[in-house]
Amino acid sequence: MRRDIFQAIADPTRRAIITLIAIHAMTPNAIADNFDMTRQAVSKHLRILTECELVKQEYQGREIYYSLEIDKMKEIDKWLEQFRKIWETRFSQLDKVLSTIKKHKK
Amino acid sequence: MRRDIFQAIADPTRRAIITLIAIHAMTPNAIADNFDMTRQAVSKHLRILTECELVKQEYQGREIYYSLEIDKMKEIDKWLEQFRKIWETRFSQLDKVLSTIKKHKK
DNA sequence: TATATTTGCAACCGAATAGTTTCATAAAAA
DNA sequence: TTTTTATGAAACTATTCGGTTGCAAATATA
Repeated sequence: MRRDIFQAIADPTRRAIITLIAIHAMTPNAIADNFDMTRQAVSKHLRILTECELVKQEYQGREIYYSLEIDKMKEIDKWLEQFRKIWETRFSQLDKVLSTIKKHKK
Repeated sequence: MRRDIFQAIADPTRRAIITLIAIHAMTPNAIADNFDMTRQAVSKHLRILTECELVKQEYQGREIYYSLEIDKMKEIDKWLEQFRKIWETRFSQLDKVLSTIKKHKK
């Protein structure tokens, strides 16, 4: 199964997991406590997040701590870059229009 | 069908469509020319993009011009904000460490 | 008017998705 | 040692997804 970061964040549960573990590492059981579904279902989401390297595991006895691989999140930011350029250009164009109106009022 | 922007950008074809029409509005036929699938398949993607308001239509005779609703893209940026805070903090911490090393070298 | 073009929609299909229940394994605690 | 706890994996299921083909409607052109 080819995993992709955009596919990973498509699911609302996975987005919530990402937000949860962004602050500090958590075990699967602790994560699952926050959702209205079985521990196994959450475990499957964690597997998907791990497969696309959005999440890393740290073994501690029989417990596994999951935490966010923040650098991977930058890939989304990188994709957004092209559109950010567009909306910033449009904003500056609007800015120009506004200052032109101001000048005319003067 | 509840449509969501994160689900919309999960598909690679839809991401490519978004990039295509970001520059200028295009008709479904013109868009479909860029992909190795039927016009109808592309049309379905356009419907999904329209449903979640990522794309707007402009009727011109029997042709329909599709263009990107750039403001909607900002929603992704908004969600990323929380993580950007984290990676910027980590970066500034790294920065501190580096400047400390520099000082010690002096 | 007759024909061609642009488009969306419906029906269908195989694969993927997101959940479930059940089971296996390894570590910790009794 | 026996039992409890933490975890992942496998098998199953209903639903969704992403594509297809075929059709209908509206506009443009001959």
